Amino acid sequence: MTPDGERRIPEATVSRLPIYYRSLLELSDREVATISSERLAEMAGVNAAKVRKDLSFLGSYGTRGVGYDVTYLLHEVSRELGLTEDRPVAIVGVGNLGSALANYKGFAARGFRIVGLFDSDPSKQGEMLAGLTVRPMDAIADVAKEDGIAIGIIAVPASEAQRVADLLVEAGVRSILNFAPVVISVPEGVSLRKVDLAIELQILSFYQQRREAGTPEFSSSHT
Amino acid sequence: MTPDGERRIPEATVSRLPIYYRSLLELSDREVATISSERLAEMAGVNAAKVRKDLSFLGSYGTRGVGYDVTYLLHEVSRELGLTEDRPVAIVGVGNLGSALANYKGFAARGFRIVGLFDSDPSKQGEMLAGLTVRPMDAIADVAKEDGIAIGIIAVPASEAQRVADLLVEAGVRSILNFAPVVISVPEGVSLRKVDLAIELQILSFYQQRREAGTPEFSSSHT
DNA sequence: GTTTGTGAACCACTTCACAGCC
DNA sequence: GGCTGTGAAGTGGTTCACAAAC
Repeated sequence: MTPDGERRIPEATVSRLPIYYRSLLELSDREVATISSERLAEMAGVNAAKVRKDLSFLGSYGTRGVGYDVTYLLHEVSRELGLTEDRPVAIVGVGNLGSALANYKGFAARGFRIVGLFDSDPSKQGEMLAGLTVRPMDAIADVAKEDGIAIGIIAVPASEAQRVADLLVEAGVRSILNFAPVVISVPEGVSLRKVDLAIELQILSFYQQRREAGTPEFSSSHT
Repeated sequence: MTPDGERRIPEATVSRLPIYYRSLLELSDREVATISSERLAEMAGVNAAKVRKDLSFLGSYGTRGVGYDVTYLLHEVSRELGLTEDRPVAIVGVGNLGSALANYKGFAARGFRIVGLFDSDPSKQGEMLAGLTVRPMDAIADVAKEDGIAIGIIAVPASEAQRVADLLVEAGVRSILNFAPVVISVPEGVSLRKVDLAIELQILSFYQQRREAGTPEFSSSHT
Protein backbone atom coordinates (compact mmCIF):
# COMPACT_ATOMS: atom_id res chain seq x y z
CA MET A 1 0.00 0.00 0.00
CA THR A 2 2.93 2.33 0.58
CA PRO A 3 3.74 4.29 -2.60
CA ASP A 4 6.75 2.64 -4.19
CA GLY A 5 9.52 5.18 -3.52
CA GLU A 6 9.25 4.77 0.25
CA ARG A 7 12.59 3.72 1.67
CA ARG A 8 13.72 4.04 5.26
CA ILE A 9 16.45 6.61 5.40
CA PRO A 10 18.78 6.60 8.44
CA GLU A 11 18.79 9.79 10.47
CA ALA A 12 22.51 10.24 9.93
CA THR A 13 21.94 10.18 6.21
CA VAL A 14 19.10 12.69 6.42
CA SER A 15 21.35 15.10 8.24
CA ARG A 16 23.87 14.92 5.42
CA LEU A 17 21.45 15.30 2.54
CA PRO A 18 21.40 19.10 2.90
CA ILE A 19 25.18 19.16 2.56
CA TYR A 20 25.05 17.13 -0.62
CA TYR A 21 22.28 19.38 -1.78
CA ARG A 22 24.44 22.45 -1.27
CA SER A 23 27.38 20.83 -3.05
CA LEU A 24 25.17 19.82 -5.95
CA LEU A 25 23.78 23.34 -6.24
CA GLU A 26 27.29 24.64 -6.54
CA LEU A 27 28.18 22.05 -9.18
CA SER A 28 25.01 22.89 -11.04
CA ASP A 29 25.96 26.59 -11.00
CA ARG A 30 29.36 25.71 -12.38
CA GLU A 31 27.58 23.65 -15.04
CA VAL A 32 29.38 20.47 -14.09
CA ALA A 33 27.43 17.62 -15.71
CA THR A 34 28.46 14.58 -13.69
CA ILE A 35 30.20 14.02 -10.38
CA SER A 36 31.87 11.00 -8.80
CA SER A 37 31.22 9.96 -5.20
CA GLU A 38 34.88 10.69 -4.60
CA ARG A 39 34.65 14.33 -5.59
CA LEU A 40 31.25 14.91 -4.04
CA ALA A 41 32.62 13.47 -0.81
CA GLU A 42 35.48 15.90 -0.90
CA MET A 43 33.13 18.85 -1.33
CA ALA A 44 30.89 17.66 1.46
CA GLY A 45 33.76 16.89 3.80
CA VAL A 46 32.95 13.19 4.21
CA ASN A 47 34.29 9.99 2.67
CA ALA A 48 33.27 8.46 -0.62
CA ALA A 49 31.80 5.23 0.73
CA LYS A 50 29.48 7.25 2.89
CA VAL A 51 28.28 9.32 -0.05
CA ARG A 52 27.56 6.20 -2.07
CA LYS A 53 25.72 4.50 0.76
CA ASP A 54 23.75 7.64 1.59
CA LEU A 55 22.70 8.15 -2.01
CA SER A 56 21.83 4.49 -2.40
CA PHE A 57 19.10 4.98 0.19
CA LEU A 58 17.40 7.37 -2.20
CA GLY A 59 17.70 4.98 -5.11
CA SER A 60 20.18 3.88 -7.75
CA TYR A 61 20.82 7.23 -9.30
CA GLY A 62 24.45 6.81 -10.33
CA THR A 63 26.04 5.22 -13.36
CA ARG A 64 28.95 2.83 -12.81
CA GLY A 65 32.11 3.97 -14.46
CA VAL A 66 30.69 7.49 -14.79
CA GLY A 67 29.29 8.95 -11.60
CA TYR A 68 26.10 10.84 -10.80
CA ASP A 69 24.26 13.18 -13.13
CA VAL A 70 24.32 16.48 -11.26
CA THR A 71 21.00 17.85 -12.45
CA TYR A 72 19.15 14.61 -11.91
CA LEU A 73 20.63 13.97 -8.49
CA LEU A 74 20.00 17.55 -7.42
CA HIS A 75 16.39 17.14 -8.35
CA GLU A 76 16.05 13.86 -6.47
CA VAL A 77 17.73 15.17 -3.33
CA SER A 78 15.64 18.31 -3.30
CA ARG A 79 12.47 16.31 -3.77
CA GLU A 80 13.50 14.00 -0.94
CA LEU A 81 14.11 16.98 1.33
CA GLY A 82 10.70 18.36 0.48
CA LEU A 83 12.22 21.51 -0.96
CA THR A 84 9.94 21.40 -3.95
CA GLU A 85 7.11 22.36 -1.60
CA ASP A 86 6.56 25.77 -0.08
CA ARG A 87 7.51 25.75 3.62
CA PRO A 88 6.25 28.87 5.35
CA VAL A 89 8.29 29.73 8.42
CA ALA A 90 7.28 31.67 11.53
CA ILE A 91 9.73 33.23 13.96
CA VAL A 92 8.62 33.68 17.53
CA GLY A 93 10.69 36.17 19.49
CA VAL A 94 12.30 39.10 17.74
CA GLY A 95 15.12 39.94 20.12
CA ASN A 96 18.72 39.93 18.89
CA LEU A 97 18.63 36.46 17.53
CA GLY A 98 15.08 36.48 16.18
CA SER A 99 15.68 39.68 14.22
CA ALA A 100 18.93 38.36 12.84
CA LEU A 101 17.12 35.24 11.69
CA ALA A 102 14.33 37.32 10.16
CA ASN A 103 16.89 39.20 8.11
CA TYR A 104 19.04 36.16 7.33
CA LYS A 105 19.25 35.76 3.59
CA GLY A 106 20.24 32.12 3.76
CA PHE A 107 16.65 31.11 4.53
CA ALA A 108 15.14 32.83 1.52
CA ALA A 109 18.03 31.58 -0.60
CA ARG A 110 17.06 28.03 0.32
CA GLY A 111 13.40 28.62 -0.40
CA PHE A 112 12.15 29.16 3.13
CA ARG A 113 9.70 32.03 3.16
CA ILE A 114 9.10 33.82 6.41
CA VAL A 115 5.40 34.50 6.86
CA GLY A 116 5.13 35.61 10.45
CA LEU A 117 7.03 37.37 13.22
CA PHE A 118 5.70 37.26 16.75
CA ASP A 119 6.69 38.70 20.10
CA SER A 120 5.00 38.94 23.47
CA ASP A 121 6.52 42.36 24.13
CA PRO A 122 3.91 45.00 23.24
CA SER A 123 6.64 47.55 22.55
CA LYS A 124 7.87 45.38 19.69
CA GLN A 125 4.45 44.63 18.25
CA GLY A 126 3.67 46.70 15.18
CA GLU A 127 7.34 47.16 14.41
CA MET A 128 8.38 46.35 10.84
CA LEU A 129 11.12 43.81 10.33
CA ALA A 130 12.25 42.18 7.11
CA GLY A 131 9.09 43.43 5.45
CA LEU A 132 6.76 41.98 8.06
CA THR A 133 4.89 43.45 10.98
CA VAL A 134 5.67 41.95 14.36
CA ARG A 135 2.47 40.58 15.84
CA PRO A 136 1.39 39.40 19.25
CA MET A 137 1.61 35.73 20.18
CA ASP A 138 -2.09 35.09 19.85
CA ALA A 139 -1.85 35.92 16.17
CA ILE A 140 0.09 32.70 15.62
CA ALA A 141 -3.10 30.70 15.20
CA ASP A 142 -4.47 33.15 12.62
CA VAL A 143 -1.31 33.16 10.55
CA ALA A 144 -1.16 29.38 10.77
CA LYS A 145 -4.69 29.22 9.44
CA GLU A 146 -4.09 31.72 6.63
CA ASP A 147 -0.57 30.91 5.52
CA GLY A 148 -0.15 27.43 6.94
CA ILE A 149 3.01 27.61 9.03
CA ALA A 150 5.19 24.60 8.26
CA ILE A 151 8.06 25.42 10.60
CA GLY A 152 8.11 27.44 13.79
CA ILE A 153 11.35 28.94 15.07
CA ILE A 154 11.55 29.61 18.79
CA ALA A 155 13.84 32.53 19.58
CA VAL A 156 12.47 33.60 22.95
CA PRO A 157 14.13 33.37 26.36
CA ALA A 158 14.32 29.94 27.99
CA SER A 159 11.53 30.72 30.41
CA GLU A 160 9.02 31.27 27.60
CA ALA A 161 10.13 28.52 25.26
CA GLN A 162 7.86 25.71 26.39
CA ARG A 163 4.84 27.98 26.31
CA VAL A 164 5.66 29.07 22.78
CA ALA A 165 6.15 25.47 21.71
CA ASP A 166 2.71 24.64 23.08
CA LEU A 167 1.19 27.56 21.19
CA LEU A 168 2.82 26.47 17.95
CA VAL A 169 1.71 22.88 18.34
CA GLU A 170 -1.77 24.06 19.18
CA ALA A 171 -1.81 26.09 15.97
CA GLY A 172 -0.97 22.93 14.04
CA VAL A 173 2.74 23.50 13.47
CA ARG A 174 4.48 20.13 13.27
CA SER A 175 8.13 21.17 12.87
CA ILE A 176 9.92 23.27 15.44
CA LEU A 177 13.43 24.65 15.62
CA ASN A 178 14.32 25.73 19.14
CA PHE A 179 17.06 28.26 19.85
CA ALA A 180 16.18 28.73 23.52
CA PRO A 181 18.70 27.11 25.88
CA VAL A 182 16.23 24.77 27.51
CA VAL A 183 14.83 21.30 26.91
CA ILE A 184 11.29 21.50 25.61
CA SER A 185 8.89 18.71 24.89
CA VAL A 186 6.39 18.24 22.12
CA PRO A 187 3.81 15.55 21.45
CA GLU A 188 4.37 12.54 19.19
CA GLY A 189 4.21 13.48 15.56
CA VAL A 190 5.92 16.84 15.97
CA SER A 191 9.56 17.17 14.91
CA LEU A 192 11.80 19.13 17.19
CA ARG A 193 15.37 20.21 16.61
CA LYS A 194 17.49 22.49 18.68
CA VAL A 195 20.40 24.84 18.21
CA ASP A 196 22.12 25.91 21.40
CA LEU A 197 24.92 28.37 20.89
CA ALA A 198 26.38 28.21 24.38
CA ILE A 199 26.48 24.42 24.19
CA GLU A 200 28.59 24.61 21.05
CA LEU A 201 31.11 26.79 22.83
CA GLN A 202 31.15 24.48 25.82
CA ILE A 203 31.88 21.47 23.64
CA LEU A 204 34.77 23.35 22.03
CA SER A 205 35.92 24.31 25.49
CA PHE A 206 35.98 20.64 26.50
CA TYR A 207 38.33 19.68 23.70
CA GLN A 208 40.51 22.71 24.22
CA GLN A 209 40.72 21.80 27.88
CA ARG A 210 41.80 18.29 26.96
CA ARG A 211 44.48 19.53 24.62
CA GLU A 212 45.81 21.87 27.26
CA ALA A 213 45.82 19.06 29.78
CA GLY A 214 48.17 17.28 27.41
CA THR A 215 45.87 14.43 26.47
CA PRO A 216 46.90 13.96 22.87
CA GLU A 217 44.67 12.60 20.08
CA PHE A 218 41.98 15.01 21.26
CA SER A 219 41.88 17.22 18.27
CA SER A 220 39.88 17.94 15.11
CA SER A 221 36.37 18.04 13.89
CA HIS A 222 33.56 17.49 16.30
CA THR A 223 30.38 18.39 14.52
CA MET B 1 52.48 9.08 33.15
CA THR B 2 49.05 10.51 32.32
CA PRO B 3 47.66 12.46 35.28
CA ASP B 4 45.19 10.15 36.98
CA GLY B 5 41.85 11.77 36.06
CA GLU B 6 42.40 11.07 32.36
CA ARG B 7 39.57 8.98 31.02
CA ARG B 8 38.45 8.70 27.43
CA ILE B 9 35.09 10.30 27.07
CA PRO B 10 32.92 9.35 24.07
CA GLU B 11 31.97 12.21 21.80
CA ALA B 12 28.29 11.57 22.32
CA THR B 13 28.79 11.96 26.04
CA VAL B 14 30.74 15.19 25.61
CA SER B 15 27.90 16.67 23.63
CA ARG B 16 25.51 15.94 26.47
CA LEU B 17 27.66 17.26 29.30
CA PRO B 18 26.57 20.86 28.66
CA ILE B 19 22.94 19.81 29.03
CA TYR B 20 23.63 18.14 32.35
CA TYR B 21 25.58 21.21 33.32
CA ARG B 22 22.60 23.44 32.60
CA SER B 23 20.26 21.16 34.54
CA LEU B 24 22.64 21.08 37.48
CA LEU B 25 22.90 24.86 37.48
CA GLU B 26 19.15 25.06 37.72
CA LEU B 27 19.05 22.53 40.56
CA SER B 28 21.79 24.41 42.33
CA ASP B 29 19.80 27.64 42.01
CA ARG B 30 16.80 25.89 43.47
CA GLU B 31 19.07 24.66 46.26
CA VAL B 32 18.33 21.03 45.57
CA ALA B 33 21.02 19.00 47.37
CA THR B 34 20.98 15.66 45.60
CA ILE B 35 19.54 14.37 42.36
CA SER B 36 18.88 10.89 41.02
CA SER B 37 19.85 9.83 37.51
CA GLU B 38 16.15 9.37 36.91
CA ARG B 39 15.24 12.97 37.62
CA LEU B 40 18.33 14.42 36.00
CA ALA B 41 17.51 12.41 32.90
CA GLU B 42 14.04 13.86 32.83
CA MET B 43 15.40 17.40 33.04
CA ALA B 44 17.93 16.74 30.32
CA GLY B 45 15.46 14.97 28.06
CA VAL B 46 17.36 11.68 27.91
CA ASN B 47 17.02 8.34 29.68
CA ALA B 48 18.41 7.43 33.06
CA ALA B 49 20.79 4.69 31.97
CA LYS B 50 22.43 7.16 29.63
CA VAL B 51 22.90 9.69 32.40
CA ARG B 52 24.51 7.12 34.64
CA LYS B 53 26.81 5.83 31.93
CA ASP B 54 27.75 9.34 30.86
CA LEU B 55 28.55 10.41 34.40
CA SER B 56 30.47 7.24 35.08
CA PHE B 57 32.97 8.34 32.42
CA LEU B 58 33.84 11.29 34.61
CA GLY B 59 34.25 9.15 37.70
CA SER B 60 32.16 7.56 40.42
CA TYR B 61 30.53 10.66 41.73
CA GLY B 62 27.19 9.21 42.80
CA THR B 63 26.07 7.46 45.97
CA ARG B 64 24.02 4.28 45.62
CA GLY B 65 20.62 4.56 47.15
CA VAL B 66 20.94 8.34 47.25
CA GLY B 67 21.91 9.93 43.94
CA TYR B 68 24.39 12.62 42.99
CA ASP B 69 25.39 15.57 45.13
CA VAL B 70 24.38 18.55 43.01
CA THR B 71 27.12 20.93 44.07
CA TYR B 72 29.87 18.38 43.77
CA LEU B 73 28.69 17.06 40.41
CA LEU B 74 28.23 20.57 39.06
CA HIS B 75 31.78 21.34 39.99
CA GLU B 76 33.13 18.19 38.35
CA VAL B 77 31.16 18.70 35.14
CA SER B 78 32.22 22.31 34.85
CA ARG B 79 35.84 21.38 35.43
CA GLU B 80 35.58 18.67 32.80
CA LEU B 81 34.12 21.16 30.32
CA GLY B 82 36.96 23.55 31.03
CA LEU B 83 34.54 26.21 32.25
CA THR B 84 36.73 27.01 35.21
CA GLU B 85 39.15 28.60 32.75
CA ASP B 86 38.66 31.88 30.98
CA ARG B 87 37.81 31.29 27.32
CA PRO B 88 38.07 34.53 25.34
CA VAL B 89 35.91 34.50 22.22
CA ALA B 90 36.32 36.43 18.98
CA ILE B 91 33.54 36.98 16.47
CA VAL B 92 34.51 37.49 12.87
CA GLY B 93 31.83 39.10 10.74
CA VAL B 94 29.35 41.52 12.29
CA GLY B 95 26.46 41.29 9.88
CA ASN B 96 23.03 40.29 11.14
CA LEU B 97 24.13 37.13 12.76
CA GLY B 98 27.49 38.31 14.06
CA SER B 99 25.92 41.33 15.78
CA ALA B 100 23.20 39.19 17.30
CA LEU B 101 25.87 36.85 18.66
CA ALA B 102 27.87 39.79 20.00
CA ASN B 103 24.83 40.95 21.94
CA TYR B 104 23.69 37.48 22.95
CA LYS B 105 23.57 37.30 26.72
CA GLY B 106 23.73 33.54 26.83
CA PHE B 107 27.46 33.62 26.11
CA ALA B 108 28.35 35.90 28.97
CA ALA B 109 25.95 34.00 31.21
CA ARG B 110 27.95 30.85 30.54
CA GLY B 111 31.27 32.56 31.18
CA PHE B 112 32.34 33.19 27.61
CA ARG B 113 33.80 36.64 27.33
CA ILE B 114 33.87 38.30 23.93
CA VAL B 115 37.19 40.03 23.40
CA GLY B 116 37.18 40.91 19.74
CA LEU B 117 34.86 41.79 16.87
CA PHE B 118 36.20 41.84 13.34
CA ASP B 119 34.87 42.66 9.91
CA SER B 120 36.44 43.16 6.52
CA ASP B 121 33.95 45.89 5.60
CA PRO B 122 35.66 49.26 6.26
CA SER B 123 32.27 50.90 6.79
CA LYS B 124 31.72 48.68 9.84
CA GLN B 125 35.17 49.10 11.28
CA GLY B 126 35.28 51.51 14.19
CA GLU B 127 31.61 50.93 14.94
CA MET B 128 30.82 50.11 18.59
CA LEU B 129 28.98 46.89 19.31
CA ALA B 130 28.35 45.23 22.66
CA GLY B 131 30.97 47.51 24.19
CA LEU B 132 33.66 46.64 21.68
CA THR B 133 35.04 48.39 18.62
CA VAL B 134 34.78 46.47 15.37
CA ARG B 135 38.26 46.05 13.98
CA PRO B 136 39.70 44.99 10.63
CA MET B 137 40.61 41.37 9.99
CA ASP B 138 44.32 41.90 10.31
CA ALA B 139 43.80 42.90 13.93
CA ILE B 140 42.92 39.27 14.74
CA ALA B 141 46.55 38.38 15.27
CA ASP B 142 47.07 41.31 17.65
CA VAL B 143 44.04 40.52 19.75
CA ALA B 144 45.04 36.86 19.82
CA LYS B 145 48.44 37.89 21.11
CA GLU B 146 47.10 40.28 23.74
CA ASP B 147 43.97 38.53 24.95
CA GLY B 148 44.64 34.99 23.78
CA ILE B 149 41.59 34.04 21.72
CA ALA B 150 40.41 30.57 22.75
CA ILE B 151 37.46 30.31 20.38
CA GLY B 152 36.83 31.99 17.04
CA ILE B 153 33.32 32.33 15.69
CA ILE B 154 32.95 32.64 11.93
CA ALA B 155 29.89 34.68 10.95
CA VAL B 156 30.94 35.87 7.50
CA PRO B 157 29.46 34.90 4.11
CA ALA B 158 30.33 31.46 2.77
CA SER B 159 32.78 32.88 0.28
CA GLU B 160 34.98 34.35 3.01
CA ALA B 161 34.72 31.59 5.56
CA GLN B 162 37.75 29.51 4.61
CA ARG B 163 39.94 32.59 4.49
CA VAL B 164 38.78 33.63 7.94
CA ALA B 165 39.39 30.13 9.28
CA ASP B 166 42.93 30.29 7.94
CA LEU B 167 43.48 33.66 9.60
CA LEU B 168 42.22 32.37 12.92
CA VAL B 169 44.37 29.26 12.78
CA GLU B 170 47.35 31.38 11.81
CA ALA B 171 46.72 33.55 14.85
CA GLY B 172 46.87 30.44 17.04
CA VAL B 173 43.15 29.89 17.59
CA ARG B 174 42.49 26.19 18.07
CA SER B 175 38.70 26.10 18.43
CA ILE B 176 36.39 27.36 15.72
CA LEU B 177 32.63 27.59 15.48
CA ASN B 178 31.48 28.10 11.90
CA PHE B 179 28.12 29.62 11.02
CA ALA B 180 28.87 30.07 7.34
CA PRO B 181 26.98 27.61 5.13
CA VAL B 182 30.06 26.01 3.64
CA VAL B 183 32.45 23.18 4.48
CA ILE B 184 35.74 24.53 5.73
CA SER B 185 38.87 22.66 6.62
CA VAL B 186 41.35 23.17 9.39
CA PRO B 187 44.63 21.45 10.24
CA GLU B 188 44.97 18.57 12.73
CA GLY B 189 44.78 19.76 16.27
CA VAL B 190 42.16 22.42 15.63
CA SER B 191 38.58 21.70 16.70
CA LEU B 192 35.88 22.72 14.31
CA ARG B 193 32.15 22.71 14.86
CA LYS B 194 29.45 24.08 12.64
CA VAL B 195 25.96 25.48 12.94
CA ASP B 196 24.03 25.75 9.73
CA LEU B 197 20.62 27.30 10.07
CA ALA B 198 19.32 26.46 6.62
CA ILE B 199 20.35 22.83 7.10
CA GLU B 200 18.25 22.60 10.24
CA LEU B 201 15.21 23.80 8.34
CA GLN B 202 15.90 21.37 5.53
CA ILE B 203 16.08 18.45 7.93
CA LEU B 204 12.75 19.49 9.44
CA SER B 205 11.40 19.80 5.93
CA PHE B 206 12.46 16.22 5.20
CA TYR B 207 10.49 14.79 8.10
CA GLN B 208 7.50 16.98 7.37
CA GLN B 209 7.60 15.78 3.79
CA ARG B 210 7.63 12.20 5.00
CA ARG B 211 4.67 12.74 7.27
CA GLU B 212 2.72 14.37 4.45
CA ALA B 213 3.59 11.49 2.16
CA GLY B 214 1.85 9.28 4.69
CA THR B 215 4.88 7.32 5.83
CA PRO B 216 3.96 6.88 9.46
CA GLU B 217 6.50 6.44 12.30
CA PHE B 218 8.35 9.46 10.92
CA SER B 219 7.77 11.82 13.74
CA SER B 220 9.42 13.33 16.81
CA SER B 221 12.74 14.57 17.96
CA HIS B 222 15.61 14.74 15.54
CA THR B 223 18.37 16.64 17.23
C1' DG C 1 14.00 -0.28 49.70
C1' DT C 2 16.59 2.84 46.66
C1' DT C 3 19.79 4.09 43.28
C1' DT C 4 24.35 3.73 41.26
C1' DG C 5 27.85 1.61 38.20
C1' DT C 6 28.66 -1.53 34.64
C1' DG C 7 29.09 -5.88 31.94
C1' DA C 8 26.45 -7.72 28.14
C1' DA C 9 23.15 -7.47 24.44
C1' DC C 10 21.54 -4.69 21.10
C1' DC C 11 21.25 -1.32 17.53
C1' DA C 12 22.86 2.33 14.25
C1' DC C 13 26.24 4.00 11.61
C1' DT C 14 30.71 3.74 9.20
C1' DT C 15 34.12 1.71 6.54
C1' DC C 16 35.95 -1.97 3.83
C1' DA C 17 36.33 -4.48 -0.12
C1' DC C 18 34.72 -6.23 -4.17
C1' DA C 19 31.30 -7.91 -7.55
C1' DG C 20 28.71 -5.84 -11.16
C1' DC C 21 28.05 -2.60 -14.71
C1' DC C 22 29.49 1.07 -17.71
C1' DG D 1 39.88 0.85 -16.57
C1' DG D 2 36.65 3.48 -13.72
C1' DC D 3 33.03 4.03 -10.53
C1' DT D 4 28.76 2.55 -8.33
C1' DG D 5 26.05 -0.28 -5.16
C1' DT D 6 26.13 -3.23 -1.38
C1' DG D 7 27.00 -7.33 1.61
C1' DA D 8 30.05 -7.98 5.45
C1' DA D 9 33.01 -6.49 9.05
C1' DG D 10 34.09 -3.10 12.28
C1' DT D 11 33.09 0.75 15.51
C1' DG D 12 30.68 3.49 18.61
C1' DG D 13 26.66 4.39 21.15
C1' DT D 14 22.39 2.96 23.63
C1' DT D 15 19.69 0.23 26.50
C1' DC D 16 19.02 -3.61 29.51
C1' DA D 17 19.29 -5.78 33.66
C1' DC D 18 21.36 -6.73 37.85
C1' DA D 19 24.95 -7.03 41.43
C1' DA D 20 26.95 -3.88 44.71
C1' DA D 21 26.48 -0.16 47.93
C1' DC D 22 23.93 2.68 50.73
